[in-house]
Amino acid sequence: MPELPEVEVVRRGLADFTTGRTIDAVEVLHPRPVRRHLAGPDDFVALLKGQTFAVPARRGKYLWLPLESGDAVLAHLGMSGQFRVQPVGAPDEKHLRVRFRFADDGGEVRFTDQRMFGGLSYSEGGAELPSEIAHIARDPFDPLFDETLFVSGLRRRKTGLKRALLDQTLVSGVGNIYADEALWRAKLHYAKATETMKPLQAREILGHARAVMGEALDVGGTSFDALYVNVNGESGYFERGLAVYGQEGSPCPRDGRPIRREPFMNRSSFRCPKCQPAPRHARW
DNA sequence: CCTGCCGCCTGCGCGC
DNA sequence: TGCGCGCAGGCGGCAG
Repeated sequence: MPELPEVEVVRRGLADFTTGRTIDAVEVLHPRPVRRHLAGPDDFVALLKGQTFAVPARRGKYLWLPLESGDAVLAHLGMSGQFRVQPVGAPDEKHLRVRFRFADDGGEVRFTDQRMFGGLSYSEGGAELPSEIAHIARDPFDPLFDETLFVSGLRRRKTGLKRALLDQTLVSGVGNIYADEALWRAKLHYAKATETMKPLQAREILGHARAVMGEALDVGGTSFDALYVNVNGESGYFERGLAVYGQEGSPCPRDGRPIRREPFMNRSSFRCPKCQPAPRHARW
């Protein structure tokens, strides 16, 4: 469940099921998702036994489950990670990687991940903010997000606008979908050279990114398939709100021209050829 | 310092 | 049917 709205949906779901609960046992079914815990899966398991969760937190696409001890479980969903809440005894999911059982008689929390780009780690002293993600910028929903810092940082770069939007050290939470949607709303091309961005333009694209992610969050995020669902396995409804992402050949909602898909950073970018024309100063 | 490329994984749909 | 290919909401590490 990759971008900010989808991760926030997961955070809220987890808040209902983990806050105040004490871990009885953790089971690691595949070592890869805990690879960032250098002491190994057994140590990860041992550290967590008996600990109690506080309210889950998030920055950009990272989320963490603070523990009352002051440490935290840091999580990233990668491309295909999910947290799911299940009754004890429910059949294991095919891609179940880590299971959390609790000391009460409630259900368990499961981390599943098909591709295993995501994972969990134990962050010592990370309850407030895990040091592992100190390099991640605040996201646009953070009350302490610094717009001036974003504007100056963006204009100082020598790269293309979409690359900059995807750079989690400049602004976090934006991924391929919401970058394309924000660019469309701003009528800007993904290759526009960042150093040619006017301060007002920079504020505008940020505003669009914040707005589109907010609208997506309001309807539970974007779910193209079963890989992107909330902790109860339910899909979000923002797919119908997408103007360009995944809409190759469909008419631009503004001017009716067919949306184009173009290769970009080993993935795809979607744009309207009319209202998002190639810029004079381009950086790819 | 900065920017950009590659590798990490599994599975699905497509064309041959 | 089978096989290879391209593609998928991400990021860290490293080369230049």
